[in-house]
Amino acid sequence: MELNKFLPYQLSVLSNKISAGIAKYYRQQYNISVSQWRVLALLSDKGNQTAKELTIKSQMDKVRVSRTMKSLEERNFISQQACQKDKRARRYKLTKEGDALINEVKPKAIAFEKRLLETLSTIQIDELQNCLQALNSQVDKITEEI
Amino acid sequence: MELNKFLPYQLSVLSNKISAGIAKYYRQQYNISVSQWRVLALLSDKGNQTAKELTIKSQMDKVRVSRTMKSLEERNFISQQACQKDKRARRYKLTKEGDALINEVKPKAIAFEKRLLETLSTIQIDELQNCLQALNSQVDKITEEI
DNA sequence: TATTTTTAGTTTCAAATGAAACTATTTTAT
DNA sequence: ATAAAATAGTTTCATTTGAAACTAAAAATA
Repeated sequence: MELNKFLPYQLSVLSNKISAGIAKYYRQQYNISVSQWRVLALLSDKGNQTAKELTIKSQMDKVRVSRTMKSLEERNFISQQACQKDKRARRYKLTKEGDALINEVKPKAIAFEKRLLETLSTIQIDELQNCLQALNSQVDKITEEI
Repeated sequence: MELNKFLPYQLSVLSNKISAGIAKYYRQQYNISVSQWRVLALLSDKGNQTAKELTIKSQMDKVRVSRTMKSLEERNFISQQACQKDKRARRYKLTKEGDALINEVKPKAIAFEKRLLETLSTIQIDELQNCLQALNSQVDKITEEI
């Protein structure tokens, strides 16, 4: 058994390499982290979400989301509003500044992904998506057994 | 643009989920970390390697490898030997205990991977390997430009 | 209605991380 | 041969992390 043939290892190396590449770039250019980027992207897609909702969609844990919301608010990229249904929660949305930022970063992210995928054919991309999807469900299945 | 259609995000979520699943399991059962597991697997495949060599093969940074070597040595899973060619380096190999450990863990890792892949066809697995390989080269290409 | 349990989010604390500085040695260049 | 640059590996230090404990509010149950 060779480590570099081991799928979990391969995925980890690839994912870390990609994330590190993106993170470094966005940190340098805009001083935002991957967590911040994720939350901004989600709020850009749909506003007025609670931390709980963002936790689920971002797949980050609640501590990390809580800290991300705090930092984004301090930097004036998001604003909050009381949640009438549930006094524990708040609804967040992008400020004008947050919106401007994400609209500057987003095209870069899309361009990065495009460059990444240009090495694959359309069929390969489709098939890759299927595989990732299938693997995701499978991990869930396996880990809930353990 | 939706976050969950974004390949870097998808890969990160999948990889973290898999790594967390494995890490949790091996931590519980054997009290070893992913870093430790990687080094043990590499030394099991080929002994008498230096930290530098392991750094390259494990794709971890030298600080992390250094700490991993220290912890593995403290727990008596590896031993070191002076390196005659280069007095700064040492060559590491598994002890009897380290060998026993990795031979217990390895089948579990292989079984985990097998379960993971049983959701994919042989052709899909092949194609997935090709994609990962291609993406890897592509990231290298992209990031060295930035 | 009162009590218990669950949930949203924050804080605390200890561990993991990695960049940068460091030591010791080796390699390269002059 | 000597000085300068590069390399192997470690340590330091500041940051990031996430589990566990916590607060406050909501939902479920008695």
